[in-house]
Amino acid sequence: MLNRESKALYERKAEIIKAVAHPLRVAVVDFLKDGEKCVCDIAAHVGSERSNVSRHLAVMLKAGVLRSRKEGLMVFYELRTPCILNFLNCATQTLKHNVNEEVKVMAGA
Amino acid sequence: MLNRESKALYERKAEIIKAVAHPLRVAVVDFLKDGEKCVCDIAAHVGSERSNVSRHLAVMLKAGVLRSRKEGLMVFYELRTPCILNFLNCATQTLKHNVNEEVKVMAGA
DNA sequence: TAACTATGTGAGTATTTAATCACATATCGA
DNA sequence: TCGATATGTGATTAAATACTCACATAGTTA
Repeated sequence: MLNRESKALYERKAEIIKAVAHPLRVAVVDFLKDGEKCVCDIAAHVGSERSNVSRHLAVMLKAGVLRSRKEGLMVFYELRTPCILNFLNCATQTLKHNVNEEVKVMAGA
Repeated sequence: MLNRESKALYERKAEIIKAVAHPLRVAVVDFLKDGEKCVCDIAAHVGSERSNVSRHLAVMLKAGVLRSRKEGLMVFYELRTPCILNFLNCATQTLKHNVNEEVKVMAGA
């Protein structure tokens, strides 16, 4: 049975994972894989309102997934922990796994 | 600007990440790192109602993060894509990063 | 200083998610 | 068959999350 400390730790880990668990935020993480980008470019890339993008960036910033840097009027965001990119790779792998399974099931139909 | 297909793909990847983005589910994934466990053991380990645990397991099962196997009265769950464990490692790394940052900030206080 | 631009935030609403209780289902053994 | 056990599910309620609009803030440039 988990003790109080373990539970607290799992909560904090879940916070970080949750910070990436949204389509728009996944797209942002992927977009940032090659380096920092300003909010304007991010918003243009993901095709959503800037206020909405700001909020999503704030979620990831708060969790420590991103870091930001201000330069003039613009704010640049970049991945703070590049291992976050593994989330996407593993998700891809799981998706392929799912599709293969589906193919197997359908082969018998 | 992202096209329809990219967006659909990001949505599906987010689904998988979301399936792990909960403290109880993170705890389950961690508990399963050494192999399959029955629902009874999982529920006892995480210390939550079985109906609740069942639902959380169903979320991960549906996403393809877990697979299940029935044996008599019991159902055993195991990780279907072990790379999911990297989520926890990366979360840990990010947490440490966050704490270090905090220490640095406090050092100047 | 005044207008302009990039970003962030408050408030409201809609949607999703989680937890709980009671109950359903399935399997086992007496 | 009957009772016991493990698991899953419907319905309800509570809470968290996301999106939009309008507006605030900060920095830039004329």
